[in-house]
Amino acid sequence: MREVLILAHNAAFLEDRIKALPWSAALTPAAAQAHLDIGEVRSVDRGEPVLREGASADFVYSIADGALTVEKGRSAGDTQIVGFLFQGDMFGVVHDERYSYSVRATVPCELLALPRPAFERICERYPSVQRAMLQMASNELAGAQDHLVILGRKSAIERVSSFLLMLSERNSRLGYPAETPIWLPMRRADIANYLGLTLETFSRVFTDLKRRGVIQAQSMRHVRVRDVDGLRELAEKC
Amino acid sequence: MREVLILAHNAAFLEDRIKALPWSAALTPAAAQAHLDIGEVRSVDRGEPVLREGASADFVYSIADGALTVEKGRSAGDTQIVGFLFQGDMFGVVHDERYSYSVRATVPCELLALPRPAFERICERYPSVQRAMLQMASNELAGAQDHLVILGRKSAIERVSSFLLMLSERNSRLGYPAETPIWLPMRRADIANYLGLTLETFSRVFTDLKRRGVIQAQSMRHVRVRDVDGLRELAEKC
DNA sequence: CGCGACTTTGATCATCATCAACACGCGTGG
DNA sequence: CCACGCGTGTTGATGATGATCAAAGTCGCG
Repeated sequence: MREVLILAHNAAFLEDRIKALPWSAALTPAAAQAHLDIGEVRSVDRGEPVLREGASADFVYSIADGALTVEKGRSAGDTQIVGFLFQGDMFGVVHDERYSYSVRATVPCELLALPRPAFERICERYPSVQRAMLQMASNELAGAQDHLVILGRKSAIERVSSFLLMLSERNSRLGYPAETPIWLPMRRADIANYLGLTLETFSRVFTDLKRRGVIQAQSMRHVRVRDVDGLRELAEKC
Repeated sequence: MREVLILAHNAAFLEDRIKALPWSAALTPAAAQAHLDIGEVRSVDRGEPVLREGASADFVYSIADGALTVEKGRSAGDTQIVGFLFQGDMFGVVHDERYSYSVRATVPCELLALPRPAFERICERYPSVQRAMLQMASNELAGAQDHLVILGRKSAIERVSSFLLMLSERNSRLGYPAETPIWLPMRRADIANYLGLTLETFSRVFTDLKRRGVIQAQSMRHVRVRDVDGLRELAEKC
């Protein structure tokens, strides 16, 4: 962790990360370089908000490093976390005038902020980027709907299992070996909130999963899935 | 209702409805006419599915008349309703290859089905339509996130109140006078499902709201909101 | 080593789900 | 036109799941 933090301030490292962003692939190298010039790198401390629901949507962001929460306000202090964002994700794209949610860093983050006008010029110029954006929108929507299923129809243990499974599948999608532990950069309270539970309930279910041997805690923020099929079983019906 | 049904089969009436669809405004009259020629009008009976989750996304639909549910499957027979659609809404737009949800008619519906290739040609040709689509995507996403807040953080009475408020605000947005009763074309079970409740709990809360005088049932499927502020109060915090 | 933030565990309680019976409305057929 | 029956909605009694309140235990960092 500390190592990553130090490296994040190394320009060459950051540039690599940025060039590895998914939509960069849709551009020519020259165009990608142009964005690096236009875009502004922004460092955000843990707990700090990046953008706020209702504010004018002036920038789109790409995550070079770190993890963030997407939250939707209710009355002050009482928000629902509607998603987590990790390295390589973008946010602030699918909006009109104003942001419809807030985004906050759960660990120190390195972001690339692109002014929206510049971003839109790029969209117009590169149809492949445009298409990638629509793709993103559809993914985001599908993700939100999966989340709705979790909140609407699942029991506590199903919710926690689904969540861990989701992160585990993300790991595989990124090509990490199956033993790679899941990284949980967010606090228990945030996970519980995301799952529509209290942190106590989450904690109880979590230790229950450990007792059953389905998962194994490496440390507070790292979990290994020992029995994916068992987890899938628990996530589906129970 | 019966009156509408008969009228719906009247070609002139249907054409009017279709021309009143929101994205038609983004087109020249000639172009709008072209769609009517390309598009296929489809009648769907109550309870019948229009499209199924996972099926190839070959058409986009506009609703000329009726009301439908959007559902997301879990194990067979157990689905979460993630939204309701009414006259003027579109669906099937924000997807890649395959639909990510199923859509089913709750009352007899008249739809305009547009083959996706034709639709995409229109998008390319009319930037205003393209922009309208992005707008739609962002609205849909914002709607899903509001729904997440309901399911994640609200009590039964808050959920029901929010739901009624939503429909009431839709009425105002469409320019109907404040006394216009809300139309609830869907069954109680569907509403309850949408709200993450059982139909019994919904029913109880609903009668409670009637007893309090916040709402007044005109008939089984029509409710008048007597006290919008009271409803808003109940929806927000409790 | 000690402090504060975060997490786990425990005991009790409220909300909502479940199971079950009853009522209503609507269409059909006598 | 009324009677019957089914689909749908309401109401009631009970119980389970998860929330709340409270206290003890860890982790990580100075």
